[in-house]
Amino acid sequence: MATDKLSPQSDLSAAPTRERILDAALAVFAEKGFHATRMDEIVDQSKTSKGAIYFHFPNKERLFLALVDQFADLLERRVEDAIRPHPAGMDRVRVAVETCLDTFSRYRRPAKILLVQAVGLGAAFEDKRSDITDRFAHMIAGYLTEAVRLGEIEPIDVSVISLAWMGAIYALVIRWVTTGEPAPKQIVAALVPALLRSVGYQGARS
Amino acid sequence: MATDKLSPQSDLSAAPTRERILDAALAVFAEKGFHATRMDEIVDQSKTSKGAIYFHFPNKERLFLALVDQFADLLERRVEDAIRPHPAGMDRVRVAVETCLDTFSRYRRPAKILLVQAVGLGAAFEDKRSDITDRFAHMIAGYLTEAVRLGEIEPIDVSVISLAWMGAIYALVIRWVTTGEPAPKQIVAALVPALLRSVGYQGARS
DNA sequence: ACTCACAAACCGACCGGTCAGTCTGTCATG
DNA sequence: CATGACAGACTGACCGGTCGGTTTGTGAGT
Repeated sequence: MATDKLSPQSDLSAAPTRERILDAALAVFAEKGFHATRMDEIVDQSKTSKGAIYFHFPNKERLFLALVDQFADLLERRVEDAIRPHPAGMDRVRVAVETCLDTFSRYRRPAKILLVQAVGLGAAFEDKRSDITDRFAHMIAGYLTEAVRLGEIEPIDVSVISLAWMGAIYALVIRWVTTGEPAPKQIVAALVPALLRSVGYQGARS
Repeated sequence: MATDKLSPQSDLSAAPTRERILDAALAVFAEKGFHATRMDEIVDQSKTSKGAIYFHFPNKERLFLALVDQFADLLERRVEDAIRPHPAGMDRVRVAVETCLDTFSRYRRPAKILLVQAVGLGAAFEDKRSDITDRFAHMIAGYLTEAVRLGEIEPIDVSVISLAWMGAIYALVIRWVTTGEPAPKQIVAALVPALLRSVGYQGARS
């Protein structure tokens, strides 16, 4: 079995303490949100102790942010890896969006933490969140600009469009994360062509 | 001067207590979020008292939700009014989106409360939020379905597309509400044509 | 191969500040 | 003098964080 730290089903009952804490925190934060989560619940769920948690993390906020960071890094890595073999232009744009959606659907609880539970928590959290969103929006914006330069699509306001795309993706993922619908497959099938059409790209396959 | 309860600049210093409380709550909640807001701050800002607040509202949560409801109703009313004179089809879709964006930009603080501060607060809040989002998504979905029936656009997955549109709109509004950019004008100019193109509608004017 | 010294990792009872909500009172009005 | 509309001092549950203490790991010295 893979021991990927974020793997949804990996067995952590005998894992090192720090991992057990992160895993428990992931579960509880994802379900209840930051404020409704009691440190004692993480203690119980992780089968560790208050002391262990505060040995590995300075406070509740940092524990939460550790989860967000961990997922943001994973997401970025996956997208970059997926894009590398593809040539510049709309092909990369498509792969980036698809990989993003795929990653969210594979890591449901981290996605929920990033997209839902990390919102409205004040400046410290919002900074991190907008930072992550921005990184991806800029990435998309970069590829779109490239596509414009290559003449694959007409000139557009890439800063607005890339943010709009992120919002569209987020909204669907949030819905799926919260309610289980629509299925990721359905999301990709309907959303990707629509996004590509929105910038006037005709290369979308049926 | 108009005495619209939500009007951003109306003078409430001599208004009835309940209005003063709502106005103060709007300001503080919008800036600090639900959890970081202390009831005492609303007391100070509203120039009333703890007793007055708890006379008019049963608890903090209901006070917050009152603001959300108030704005949701306003939003719905404005969109319906704007649409009425327009014929069925993509024209209505366009007007609905434009009015939505216009309303968010006119009522910045309520928009921030609904789109940012009401997220990640747990079931009670999330229900209300998704309820509101759904109402609009369904509205959009209805108009889109109508447009498909009229042959103005090709058949699409309206449930996914309408949610995606809401997400795109929200993302831009959230950005503007948080950072002041991009300007509402720029948002409308870039976003509306993109949304219409995303469903293959060619009638978007330059 | 067995101490001993030291440190890192871990435990969990307890503390103490915070803040939503209560309660007793005041006062104007009919 | 009753009632609605407020004022504001007060309370107590709650929970993040602390801290003295225990266990486990490491390795040097003999």
